[in-house]
Amino acid sequence: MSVLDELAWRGLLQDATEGAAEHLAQEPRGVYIGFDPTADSLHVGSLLPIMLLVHLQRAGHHPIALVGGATGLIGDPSGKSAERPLLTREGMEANARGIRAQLEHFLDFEAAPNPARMRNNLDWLGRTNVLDFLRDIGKHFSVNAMLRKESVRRRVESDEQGISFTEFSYQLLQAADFLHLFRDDGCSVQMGGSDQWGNITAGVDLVRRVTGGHAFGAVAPLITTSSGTKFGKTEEGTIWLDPRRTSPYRFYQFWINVPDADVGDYLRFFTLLDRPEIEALDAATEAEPHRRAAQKALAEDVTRRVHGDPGLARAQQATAALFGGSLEGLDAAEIGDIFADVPSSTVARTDLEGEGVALLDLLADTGLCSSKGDARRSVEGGGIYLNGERATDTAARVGGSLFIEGRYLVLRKGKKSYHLVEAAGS
RNA sequence: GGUAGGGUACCGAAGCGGUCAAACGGGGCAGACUGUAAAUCUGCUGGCUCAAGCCUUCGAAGGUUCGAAUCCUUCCCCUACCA
Repeated sequence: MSVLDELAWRGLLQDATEGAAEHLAQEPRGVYIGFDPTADSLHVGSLLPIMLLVHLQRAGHHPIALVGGATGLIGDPSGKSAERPLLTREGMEANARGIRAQLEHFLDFEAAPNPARMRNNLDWLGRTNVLDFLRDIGKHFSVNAMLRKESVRRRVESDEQGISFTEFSYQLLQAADFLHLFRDDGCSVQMGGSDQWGNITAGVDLVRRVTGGHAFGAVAPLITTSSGTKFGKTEEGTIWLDPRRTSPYRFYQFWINVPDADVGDYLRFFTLLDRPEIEALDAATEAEPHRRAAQKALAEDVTRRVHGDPGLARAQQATAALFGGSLEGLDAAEIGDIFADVPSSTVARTDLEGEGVALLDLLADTGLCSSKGDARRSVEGGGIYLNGERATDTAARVGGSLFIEGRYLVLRKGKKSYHLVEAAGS
């Protein structure tokens, strides 16, 4: 089975240029995908292109992760909301290092015949001057053709949203990248999300015009959620791969909470489980949905790859304690351990003496509720739990005696929001 | 630069001198039902004390008025058409 067939059954292949399958089937090829270094961490949305590279490397091809240092310095103009703050060169380089570290969880940069490589387009685009660029690259583009590109045409014809020159010329930069990698890195295939299709084919065309060589492109569909929300965002924000931004526990929970309707797709997208395994999990979801076997397999697989076995173990431990049953029987040390990844805050022990602090203040201070009014409403609505017991009294006060072994208090709002309060000070 | 229409809470969108903390929809949160899913139903959704009170909000700053999101002035910003 060729690698494109593999991608196809997983639903990772939306479109490919003519001959791409044969090209990849013949011999190992260099294949690249671009990543934006706009933050020092990738997020789960980047997982899809990463998985494309993973599959390609497994199939013996040479994966190249291209960091868009140059394009990142300019700022991706698409999307009309707010100009992106310009990155400094140092910031961009730091981001690139962070991204590299994360890619190492997925790609093997040491593999003997076909190590993964990383490139930064600032290395060549940053040295190009305008006149050379216009002569060497711009000359090969027909504005007529550029205007016909779907993404451009929609904007040109739109009354609400025009298109700036910068954005219009973006496809030239990306095409120039492809040309450079084609010549200097022996890279003949570019992949990406389907929104990149126009840019990729622009690169394919450029390579042919300049070198007479033949390059190829293939794109994955955009990830959708059954509820129509943006994949990878939760109320708490983006799900990042960096444990300092998104704890392994939260990361694990993100996957556990995937709706039944999506879990089959995600298993195909984000894990390397083979077809029979996934189909078995599909069947399990169908037959006994309450077991959540597919969600667990998904969460386990992805969390392990991103955070390693220790991270997965911590996440599962915390999950078992929180959702598996009560906190009874756990001692303070275990609780502290389990909740290492859960949001927490400290309260001075002296404040807990006597009457203690008002529950509503505590809820507002910890951020579990956005204000005292919100806290009050939550308690009145029965959505607040202290150490697993529903709080019913809005006037309740929290004293030291409620703390497990005098150290920890577990606050919970609703079913899934936990907050650990630690008593501090002597 | 001209003309017209706009800027209202997280978003969309009513309101157009008092009864407006501001209709309605979406989103969000909680409850019920469940399976840490979806759908559905119910409640809540500016802040502070919460009861009946107070404070801050309707682009910004001033003004008129007993009283303004609503009227006036100036300014800023959007959108369309024209130049």
